[in-house]
Parts: sequence; structure tokens; C-alpha cells
Amino acid sequence: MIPFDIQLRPGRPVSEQVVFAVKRAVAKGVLRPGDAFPSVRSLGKDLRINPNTAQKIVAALTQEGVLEIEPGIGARVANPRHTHVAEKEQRLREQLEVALIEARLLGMDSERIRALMDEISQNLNPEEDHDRNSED
Amino acid sequence: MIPFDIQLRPGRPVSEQVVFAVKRAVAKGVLRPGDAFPSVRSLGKDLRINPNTAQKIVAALTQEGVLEIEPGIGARVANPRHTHVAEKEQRLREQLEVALIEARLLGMDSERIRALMDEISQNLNPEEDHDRNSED
Amino acid sequence: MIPFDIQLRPGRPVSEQVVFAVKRAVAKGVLRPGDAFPSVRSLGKDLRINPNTAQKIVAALTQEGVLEIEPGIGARVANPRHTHVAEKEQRLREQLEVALIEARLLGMDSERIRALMDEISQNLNPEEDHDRNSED
Amino acid sequence: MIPFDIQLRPGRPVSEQVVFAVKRAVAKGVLRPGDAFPSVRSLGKDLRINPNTAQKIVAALTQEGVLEIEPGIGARVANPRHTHVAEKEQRLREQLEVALIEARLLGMDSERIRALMDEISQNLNPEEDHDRNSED
DNA sequence: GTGGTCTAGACCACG
DNA sequence: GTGGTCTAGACCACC
Repeated sequence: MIPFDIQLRPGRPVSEQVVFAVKRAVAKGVLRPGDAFPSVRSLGKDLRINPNTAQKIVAALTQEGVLEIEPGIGARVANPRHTHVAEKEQRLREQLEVALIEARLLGMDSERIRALMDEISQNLNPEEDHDRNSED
Repeated sequence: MIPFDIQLRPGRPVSEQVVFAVKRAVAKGVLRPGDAFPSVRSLGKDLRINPNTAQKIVAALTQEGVLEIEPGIGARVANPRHTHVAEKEQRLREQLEVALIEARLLGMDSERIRALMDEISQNLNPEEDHDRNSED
Repeated sequence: MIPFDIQLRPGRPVSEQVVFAVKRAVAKGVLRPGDAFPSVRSLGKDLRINPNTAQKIVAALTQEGVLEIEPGIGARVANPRHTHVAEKEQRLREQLEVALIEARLLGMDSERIRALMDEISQNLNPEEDHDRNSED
Repeated sequence: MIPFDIQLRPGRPVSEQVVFAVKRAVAKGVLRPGDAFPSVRSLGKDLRINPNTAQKIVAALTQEGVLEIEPGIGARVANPRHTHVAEKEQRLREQLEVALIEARLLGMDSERIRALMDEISQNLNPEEDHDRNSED
């Protein structure tokens, strides 16, 4: 079972969407370091996607440091290792620049943009309400 | 002549990159409403791309409301019309969510992210009046 | 002087727009049969368009039976002659079909469409209020 | 195979005509949400047009929300999403105004126009369940 | 297999 | 001159 829902939207690569969904789950705390991650097989079955694609997803997440593979055991969510920080921060800057430019072309001023950021940020936060079990 | 430089990076669609570069120029005020935009042919020649690709770029920018076409005359930067606002705002939210998630996975807290946003935002600001000579 | 305002919108052929504007003026009664129509020269000058284009406009309107040319005198709005009825009605049907299809794809039902038609139709009507001067 | 026939008329953009034909098919219910849509290549082959043109057609229909693309899988008729509603409704009004003006210049009164609309509308309706054999 | 992008060059309509 | 469309065929990413 996957502890989060993935809504595939047509028009973009499936693998990309799933990778992002996992990242979001980790960012929100729905998935936490140490949590088991579905095997390639069950992932493909659950999401109704090509096993080939499932394999690629796990590989990508591993490569980015989000997952860790224990050969013969399975995959689990990795401790934050902040790998490839430099290049990731570079990509992040670009993403933010793209978003900011689009926002401006939409006629938003800085205040409006900041408010939007805060709103999205808070939507990302609420992993605090339901019960938790901490063992870090 | 194009009043801004475009650095094509291999591996990504050329047209996409140029479209974005133009948007950035408009957002920065380097290109302003009413300014003439290079013809399809000259754009293609300047950027060393196929006229067809240049055509696609102009079409995309027109469709998004960034450019205005006068058939037989040429293209120019449009007044902000804010077309397709709903759809664009939705896409913007998604872009921002993606960026925020990446930032968190990088270990950034809200304050750090906000600072980064401000930095990028200010980099976008400098719409000085004097003609541009860039050699920083 | 032209007794109606024409707002040129970028992205479509100028001639087409002017032709349509004249038709609308006639349909609304702003221009009436017998009214003088500007010469090619003054039309081009008033609208700030290429004389070549102005010429084409007059020719098109004449060909459609909206204008009549009195050689050496000038052009005037023709009496409704309903020329080319068959082919025009055919074109009209196609236009209406296109519009209806777009409306449906927009999710409008017949009632909504009819209401929209009525609204537009009434917007076309009010040529009765202001004073008139007849010199046919 | 394409479940509807497209009669290309010379002199007008092929892509435009095909796009419209697909829209009509959707409006009539000949194509229904979820139905598979021919691949770019097969569409090009069936219609005897360049794959590139076929690609443009699919792209346009996707952009308008009529089709949905799953990369690597294929295209299918989308559920009505009613995107870009504001812009489309504006365009629709203009289309209707053009048609109404033409109708008036043809000497049609409101009643005649309405009757014509109803006729076309009903021609658009027949979404019978039985498979289609057209030899009317 | 699928869609997406790019190049190369032709033709047309518009002004 | 301008933009717009089409053809022909190549390459890539995705599944």
C-alpha cells in the first residue's frame, strides 16, 4: 500500500508525476525517513503503470537521495542527506525564477506573490494534527 | 537585433527556452509594451534556428498574450492583457508547490526560502532607464 | 469622416475587420442606403491604413452588394439587393454551426445559447434613439 | 480508423478544418469522452496529410481541452473541462455577432434567424446509440 | 509503439 | 516585406 494518493494527470510523463508525488509526501511528512517504500513490482501494480516505469521511478528517487535501496530487502525513505546541493539549488533558483516571471506577467505584485507562497507553504505544512510515532 | 541575449542550453527544446527568455525580458522591462519584436525570419537568422521554429516561438508568445501580431506588418510586445488568468494561476501554484517541495527537501526553512525569493525577485527588478551595456 | 468607430485589433487582417465594421454599421442602421461612403483615399487616411488595403475594402464591399460605385462620383451604401443569396446563406449556416459547436463544447445548453443570441441581437438593434438626417 | 468523415475543402488550412471536424464530432456525440483518438501518425496516414500537420492538429485540440494526451500511450477524447471559458465566450459572442449581421444583411428577420438556428441545432443533436451507417 | 521537437524549403495571403 | 500553413523527413524521450 502507498500511504498517499497520486492523481495522474494526462499530458505529462507518468514517471515524473510519481516522483514528484513521492517528494511531496516526504516534504509533508507523510513519508518519513526509515519508512518502507513499495517494491518496484507492487508500485507498478498499485499505480497501474508499466513496471518499466516503476523501476525508473525508484531509480530516480534513489539517485536523488530520497530513497535508499537495501539490496535483497527493499527500499526505504532515506535520511535527508542533501546530496547534489549545489546543482539542486541552481535548479531551484531557476524554477523560482520561472514562477516569478509568470506571476509578474500575470500582473501580480510582490505582496500578492508572497501571500500565494505562504498559502501554498501552509498547505504543505499540516502534518502535525494526526497522531505520530517518533523514533529518531 | 535582439535587445537581450539568449543562451541556448542543449537538451531542452529551443523554442521553449526562447519563449522563456522573451518572457523574462518582458518581466524585467528590457522589452516593453509597444516595442517591436523581430520578425520570424530575422529571429530565426539571429538565433541560428529554423524559421519554422521561430514561427512557433512567435505563435506561442502571441497565444499567451505576450506579443501582438499585425499581419503583414510585424510583431510587437503587447500590453498586458492577462489572458487565461485562471489556468495560468493554477499552473503557477503548481510551479510554486514544486519549487517549495524541492526547497524543503534541500533542507531550507521558510525564512531561507523567502530570502531566496527576494533575491531572485530583486534580480528581476533592475529595469534601469539607461541603455544596457552588460559586462558584469 | 466615418460615422462609426473602428477598433482595429491585432492578429487579424485589417481589411477583413473594416469590411465587417461597415457591415455592422449598415446592419445597425448607422449607415443607410444612399449614404455616401468615404473615398478610397480618405478612407485610407482616416483609418491610417494602406491605400492599397482601403481599395481592397471598397472592392470587397462592392462585390458583396453593400456598396455601389458611381464612377467619377464616389461610393454610396447600396439598397439591399441580397445578391448571392444562396451562397451567402450557405456560409451563414456554416458560421452558425461553428458557433453552436463552440457553444456546446463550452457547456452551454440551447436555452443559454438562445439567451446569448437575443442579447447580441438586441445590442444590434438600438439605432432608433439618436437624431437622423436623411438625404437620399 | 476515424469514426467520422472529413471532407477537406481546398483553400482553407487543412489543420483548421480537421480541428473543426473533430469538434463537431465531439459536439454531436460521435466522439465521446474517453474514446481513443487516432495517433498522430495514423491520423496523418488516414487523412493523407503530413504527420507534422497531424501533430499540429492534435496539439491544438489538446490545448483547447478537447483531447487528452498520455505520452507514450496515445490520445483520447477528454472530459469536458471548459478551459479558457472567458476567452472562448468572448470569441463566441463575436462569432454570433458576425453571423447575425450577415443574416440581417441577407434580409432575415429575428424569427427566420431563430428558425435557422433551431434547424442547425437539431442537425447537431442526433446522437443515436446504434452504430453509424451513413447513406442519407 | 507513442507524442514532441527540429530542420529544410515551398507556397500563400496580407499590406 | 510580413506572418501562416504545409510537406518531407530526422531525432529524441517516454512507455
